[in-house]
Amino acid sequence: MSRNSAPTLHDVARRAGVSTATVSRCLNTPQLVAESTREAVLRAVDELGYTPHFAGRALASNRSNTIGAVIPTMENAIFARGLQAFQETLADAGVTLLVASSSYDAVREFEQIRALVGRGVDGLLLIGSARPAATYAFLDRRRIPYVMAWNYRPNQSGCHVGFDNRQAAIEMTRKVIALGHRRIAMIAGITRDNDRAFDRVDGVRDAVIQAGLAVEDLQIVEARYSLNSGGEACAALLERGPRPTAIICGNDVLAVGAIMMAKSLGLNLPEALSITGMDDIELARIVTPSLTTIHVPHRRMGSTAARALLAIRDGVTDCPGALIDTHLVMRDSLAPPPGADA
Amino acid sequence: MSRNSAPTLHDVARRAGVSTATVSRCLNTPQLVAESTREAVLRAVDELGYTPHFAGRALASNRSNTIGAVIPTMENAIFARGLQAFQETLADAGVTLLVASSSYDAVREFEQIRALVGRGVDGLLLIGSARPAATYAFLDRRRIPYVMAWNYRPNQSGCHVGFDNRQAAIEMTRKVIALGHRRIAMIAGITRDNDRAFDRVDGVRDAVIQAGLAVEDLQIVEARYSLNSGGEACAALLERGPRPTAIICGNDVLAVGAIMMAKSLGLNLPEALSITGMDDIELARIVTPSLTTIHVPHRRMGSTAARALLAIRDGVTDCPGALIDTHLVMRDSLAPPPGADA
DNA sequence: GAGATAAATGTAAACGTGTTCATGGAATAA
DNA sequence: TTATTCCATGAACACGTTTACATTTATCTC
Repeated sequence: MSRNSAPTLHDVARRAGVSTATVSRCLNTPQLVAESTREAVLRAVDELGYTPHFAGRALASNRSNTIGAVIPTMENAIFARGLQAFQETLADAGVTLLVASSSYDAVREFEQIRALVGRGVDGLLLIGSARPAATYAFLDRRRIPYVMAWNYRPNQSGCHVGFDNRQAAIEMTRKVIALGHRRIAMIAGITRDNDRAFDRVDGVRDAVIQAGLAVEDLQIVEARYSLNSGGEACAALLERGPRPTAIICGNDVLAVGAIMMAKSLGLNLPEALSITGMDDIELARIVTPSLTTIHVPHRRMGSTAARALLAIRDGVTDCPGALIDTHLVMRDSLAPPPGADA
Repeated sequence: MSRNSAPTLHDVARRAGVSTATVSRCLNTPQLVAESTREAVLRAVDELGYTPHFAGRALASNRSNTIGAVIPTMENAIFARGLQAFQETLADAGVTLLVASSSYDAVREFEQIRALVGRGVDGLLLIGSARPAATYAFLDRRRIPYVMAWNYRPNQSGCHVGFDNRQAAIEMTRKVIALGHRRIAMIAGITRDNDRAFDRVDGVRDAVIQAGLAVEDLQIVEARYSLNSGGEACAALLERGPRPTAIICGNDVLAVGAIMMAKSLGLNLPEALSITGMDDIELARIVTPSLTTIHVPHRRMGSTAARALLAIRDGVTDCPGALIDTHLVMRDSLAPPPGADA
């Protein structure tokens, strides 16, 4: 081994007085090697501070023990917790996670997928299912196993681990209506290339129709997932025509932004205005009034997705997808409208 | 190219009627190849949907265009924003980021570093500088460039991009004392293997001494960085002997946990009790009362660290480290103590 | 004790790319 | 035209590992 570069399998082999094949076996299939030899090899490994060279290994074995994930963003907390559990479950199986972000952009997502595939990932975690056919074509051509998470629609094809966003939105909307609200508005995420956001809008709309309310009165504003956008959207809704008594938000970040804006405009929450969220991230408990939202077991979703992906990688052919169930968490930000006979 | 595996350089070469060397040059040093040839090759690349094989490339070039980062945790927001900026700056230079987490454990950190080095990273981002000598020895032996971020101490060796945690804590403590507080407590992070947490404690202690207060009266509790731990620590402090009028917290997460606990115990904030944080993450603006804290320009720190690392990788020998400056942000959670003559 | 079986180890050929060196051809200068 | 320079290209090896196959050594069976 030259003084300034990493020791190789060859160096270890020479030091232990065996062949490179034996060293390799010591590290990968130790049961195939004699105890005495194994000891000598491991000692040499230790003394040299040898670390296997990933590229060499990946090239020879055609396995990278790596799984990739392309998520819309790292900055919002929405994906952080689920991804952490995903990573932990993979780590237990000796698999490394590579994360890339797409900024909610389908073209960028495709680029990131290509980059990860080029790095030899054994499988991919993708968020939702709204993406161009070309992306799916690429994945199929390369025979890359992938799992789509964070959304689960009835009767869909492919392997999905997620919750029913539409149904969750319906549940929340019914609750709002049941409390007596009639002038309802929604601050939704950008629905383009985002099936979760789309399904949530769809659910709210459906619930309104089913309740016999006029769907034309349902005001919907789309906003980027950030506190500021949520606040701006809220201000815009409050300025317009008949002021809503409840605002259903596409997620907790938008809802918290809306709450802060409403407070700064002097509104008394929740008496003057009810606001609801979705996802139940940490923020929901912290904001005042605390946020009524839909709880999503993000950690369970993440680890379930990881197990599904590992199973497919190991040859399971029928998709072990899963529908994760959610529930409404009643907190302080949702109350009957002003003047309700409740 | 066999039907079910990725196209290789060889496949592209055959299709374009050139050698693999020419294809390689087309992709890496296009100026060395004739225009007409280049066109033909790029067309073939496109038609085959060719993506370079990372492992092959890394093996041959001994360059991975990858930089690794080992951070204590992904779950708390403390590192998310800075890391995002770090990643964006790297991406602009065509470099991929690999992230691993150590769970605030020095042994795990070493393992993760080894794994990343095995993957051929061209450089490393590490948090702080408190780690065993063996870790540094390994890095030096392998000649891996690394930058230590999130902390900057005067007169230290090595390449650092960060802020002066001790000085920031001093500034906050002075402010608290100036408002009239005398019975002060601190909820600190776990200081073992964590120089940022240590320096913050150090700063608070120093400021107390410099102000001529009795340092024995300064109660300090260590807690893991989570809302719950912060809350529990707060409850413990409030039960003990002379109740503090101000609690200085080691970071915003602890502070928010403390605020929620204090509120749930029926205390009127900030009149009955002042609480301060550090880092200025999003939570600080959202909690009620809004949190007085030290603002840290995380994005700037991240991108500066990225540029430093790229510079070292490209041969700059003197470390382009940087001291990032911070400032105190006065919000509602800090006020004079009860009965102050202010 | 001879032959058969099993266990342990070595040999050598991949894997996909970058890169050095050699080669051929075109353009330039005399 | 001939000699010279320069540019574009191809052939072949190296990178570090895994693994199929060959070989040696130990163990068992009758």
